[in-house]
Amino acid sequence: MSEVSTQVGGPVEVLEQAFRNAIAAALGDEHREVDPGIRPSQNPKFGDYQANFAMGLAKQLETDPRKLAVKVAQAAREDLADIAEPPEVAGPGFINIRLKDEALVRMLTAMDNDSLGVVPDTDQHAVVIDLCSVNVAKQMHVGHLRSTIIGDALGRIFERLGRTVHRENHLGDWGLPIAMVLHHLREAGTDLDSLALDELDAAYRAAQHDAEDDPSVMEAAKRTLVKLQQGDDELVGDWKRLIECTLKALDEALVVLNVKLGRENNRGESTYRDKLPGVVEAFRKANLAKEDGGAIVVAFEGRKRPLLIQKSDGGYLYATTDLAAIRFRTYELNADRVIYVVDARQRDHFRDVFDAARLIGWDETPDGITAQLDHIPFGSVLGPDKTPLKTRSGENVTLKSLLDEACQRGTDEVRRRAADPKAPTHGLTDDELAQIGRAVGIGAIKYADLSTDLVRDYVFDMDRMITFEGNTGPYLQYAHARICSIFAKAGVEPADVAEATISLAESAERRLALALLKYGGVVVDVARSLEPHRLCTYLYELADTYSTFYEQCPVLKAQTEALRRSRLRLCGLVRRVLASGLDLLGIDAPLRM
RNA sequence: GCGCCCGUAGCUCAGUCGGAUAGAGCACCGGUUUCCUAAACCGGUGGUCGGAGGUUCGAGUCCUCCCGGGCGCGCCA
Repeated sequence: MSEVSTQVGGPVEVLEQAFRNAIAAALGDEHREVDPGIRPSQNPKFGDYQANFAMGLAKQLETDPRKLAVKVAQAAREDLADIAEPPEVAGPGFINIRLKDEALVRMLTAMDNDSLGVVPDTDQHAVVIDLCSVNVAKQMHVGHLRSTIIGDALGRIFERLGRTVHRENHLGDWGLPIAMVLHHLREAGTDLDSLALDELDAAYRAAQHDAEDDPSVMEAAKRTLVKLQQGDDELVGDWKRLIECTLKALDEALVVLNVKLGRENNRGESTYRDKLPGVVEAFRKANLAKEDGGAIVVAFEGRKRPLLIQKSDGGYLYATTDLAAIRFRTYELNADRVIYVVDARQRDHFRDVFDAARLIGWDETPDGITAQLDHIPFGSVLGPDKTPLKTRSGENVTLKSLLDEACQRGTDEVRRRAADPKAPTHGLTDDELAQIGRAVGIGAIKYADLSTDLVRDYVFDMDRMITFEGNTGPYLQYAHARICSIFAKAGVEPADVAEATISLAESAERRLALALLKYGGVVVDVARSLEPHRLCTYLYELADTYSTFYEQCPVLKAQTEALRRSRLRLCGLVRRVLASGLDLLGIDAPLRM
């Protein structure tokens, strides 16, 4: 048994290790760090995997790529003997690798536990995810929905990798706009304890409007802000009641959305209010800030506009707050990765804030690691007319109305199918159907949000996202539920086939095995790239591969009992990877639908 | 005016740090099938990858310019 084949990990890890060894053996130890470029082959005639390093490396060494590839392939043969056929060199220097069935079976068996092949990250630092970030004086809208869904999914992915995740809801609960609406409500004598969210929203807009029209209103709002900042008891009490109004509505939305986010995650802008003078002071001391037209700014080389961190009237800005937050997150929370899930319009802002933090060294953890600061600039949600989603009356679509519609549409779908006497959901109670319907509707929205490149705008089309065909949430939920149904029909518990010997004689079985073995690598890749749509694409391909398998390979009517058990075990693995992957996306996988 | 992002099939989108003949789903056309199955299946039509140069053994992917669309541009957040 060679050194390589006893190691844990999927095919990519095993092949990478083997080729690193082979490159070092064939070309010298100084080339041990060369990336072997292991990729799944696009075309089955090129094997299961290929190693693509030879062309680039040959150029660097000014040698012939084919000869180099042959040399390394020869050196790899011994290490690969247990897991692959002898590698073949093709084209300009591709090395094609076909894995042995026994090796696939060994690796499948190794992943058949709670890990499903996901290898934990050894990094002990925390990950901070800045998400949701609702403004406490306004109605929540679809932008917050995206931020929350994406942030929660990323949080789940890092948690699966064993990382400590801090979901930070950086509430917009401070600053002049809050003071303006507070002033407005107090002037109007509104009862803040019975205030409803849409009243608050109306008041917010009225306050903005009044202040624009009348400078004296603006002055009064500014005085209110000063008093609030000074900790005036009565005002602070009203401020808290105002926040409570929004938080109650937020709580409800978060429950329906099924995200791991609650009041314990709230750390609004106001949290950092006492730190702001210190931020400006620190930048001045470090000689990184200067006065400019009465304001204090941080300038960047080669950039026209500086970052403003203090106004000429002495007030602070959201950049100041964000800098304080970064410092808290790296120093206090010990995060070496801070991820901001905030829409793309704030790109320039975060670029400047991150650069400022780097200039002063606040991107460092207490043990001296440089933290990675990432902004995920997601695109807008558009209506059918390709402009930002609005209602027919031109209002912004509220988060609540969107979630209500999703639940309704999901429930309609589930009810329609349950009407069929052959359907496993036939005869379920209304409550049960509604519960499944909610999972389908919310799953549809979340999947639509997560399944395309995040930076692109996307058109909100409930008809398309709710269908059971194509790359949709309901399709994956359905694929999962059907596998559950097979076990129910067989009268077999997954545990009954946990020890079954896996057979991969059929090509469809083999393709399914290769697809299953990719799961662990995909999860790691998504954590690295912060692109959840890669997980979606993977799950869809897995479901598609499974569909072909199920079409071509009889499971319950397999020719032998051993084959039946083998295929049931494969079904069980697919079911668990689908459920696991959907869970990482924050999507429920009902047993029936 | 300056800056950033996006542009792939009729539509919605993938495309791995530059790798072999650019892929799915929907729609459309043709065929097969009534099954272990709660999704039918197989095949086909459809592309100057916005355009033009460049780098490279190799470019949808990297560089430059242009076109089109979106967004942003110090004392709001």
